[in-house]
Amino acid sequence: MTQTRTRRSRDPAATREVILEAARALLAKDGPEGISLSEVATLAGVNRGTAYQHFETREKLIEATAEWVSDRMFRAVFGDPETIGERRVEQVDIADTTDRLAIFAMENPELCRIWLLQLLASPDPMADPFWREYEGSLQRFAETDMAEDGIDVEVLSVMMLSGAFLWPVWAQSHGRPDQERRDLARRVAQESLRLCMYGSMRADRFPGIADRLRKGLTPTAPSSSPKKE
Amino acid sequence: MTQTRTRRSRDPAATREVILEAARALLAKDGPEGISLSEVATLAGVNRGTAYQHFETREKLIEATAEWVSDRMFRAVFGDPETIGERRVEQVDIADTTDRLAIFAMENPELCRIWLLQLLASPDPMADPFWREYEGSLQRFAETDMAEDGIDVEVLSVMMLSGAFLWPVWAQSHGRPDQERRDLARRVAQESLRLCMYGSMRADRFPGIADRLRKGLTPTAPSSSPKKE
DNA sequence: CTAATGGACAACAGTGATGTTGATTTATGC
DNA sequence: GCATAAATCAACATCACTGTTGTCCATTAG
Repeated sequence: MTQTRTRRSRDPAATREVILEAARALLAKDGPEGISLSEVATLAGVNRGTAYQHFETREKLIEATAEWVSDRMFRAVFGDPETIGERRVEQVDIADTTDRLAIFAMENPELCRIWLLQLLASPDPMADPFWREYEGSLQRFAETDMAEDGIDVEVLSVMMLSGAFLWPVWAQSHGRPDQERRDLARRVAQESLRLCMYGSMRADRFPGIADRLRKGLTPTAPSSSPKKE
Repeated sequence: MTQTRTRRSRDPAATREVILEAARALLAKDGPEGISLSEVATLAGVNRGTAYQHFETREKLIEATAEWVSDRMFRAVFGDPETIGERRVEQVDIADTTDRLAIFAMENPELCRIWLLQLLASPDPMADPFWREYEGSLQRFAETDMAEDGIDVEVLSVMMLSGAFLWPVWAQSHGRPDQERRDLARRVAQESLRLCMYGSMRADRFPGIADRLRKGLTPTAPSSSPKKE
């Protein structure tokens, strides 16, 4: 039992990473409220005091982990945040974005879980940079003539993101092997695109709903007429 | 300080309800891992020992609360579970279901939050009766000729449910007044239906994706050919 | 009216988490 | 090569929560 005997070699950056890694693992398992600094330190193979050296408090650690996750998602889906301003609007390929989102989500179900839990815990979910960028890109797309009319960007972005991130959580919980998981990623990308292209209901079979949608278009679409009250 | 003086009048059923009510409030605030029986008892104005009398353990209380929530959602969206078998398939109105879902979700954001958190914590999310019923009804709809072809029911149900339930959480967190919240409910119902009817992308502007979807139809749609591996 | 059932309550021990402090060791600059 | 600063660690006091036990008292049956 001389495992604690050996003192950790001195490498602050690496130690910080180890702690963050453990925090991610536990955050994915138990969620923000279920995590304890003791557990994190144990899993990381680090003294609890050391963890407190790197992260003032439990909350700070959770916050740091959440930021790490959000940043990673951002890069996986949108690329480097630094160069994002330089890209042209027309270059934003909604299909590619959907693909990258689906693939990333399926390959990192724990991160999706963390992100969703953090989102549910946050007092202001929209502050998340990843979220903002996604909604922004959807907004820009909605303004092109490649988009259908009357899209409610806010609602749609919630639906797309929550679906993309909850799907792997749902699917992974069944404990599928790798091959199947790739299949599942393809399925969510496929279905997202299919839904975006054709919807799920044959419009000609639902004249009543079509009417209602047409009538509701102006007053309820927020992007076209953001009238207050 | 004679507030503890008065002993609670003896009414087991009511006491149980009070405890469950408090549990819901705290569950919505902190999530399953953040809840404590002490807090619950305090909020309920009940002695901690009393709470233990009604619910053997902390886990049991959380479980009971989750069941309560799921059952309530079920009834709000699908009606009485007892009579559900008697209804005809054709009667299932997908638009009505979407409406009820959206309205219920917007009127009970805390319950949505609890449900989502419970879903994320659960090892087998699909066991939830509400979920099963929703997916089942979507499946039945997908098999009619009112539905578009190639719907991936599993994926679509995840997207619809997660969107419907995450939206009010997202929206409510901004602390909107009642009037606005009703508007928000309309918006999510509207956008859900709009998306289901027309999608978000003009199919004629995306021939490449259309190709891909057509090719991918057979292998990735699980409902049509559930070929193993 | 009395006795018994059981719901409501208070107090207790046990456990584990938090955040802090001071000792110890290891890089690193001079 | 040594001194200094910094990082790792062990130990401490504190606190909150869990689950249990025994007491009190309202309800109700006889």
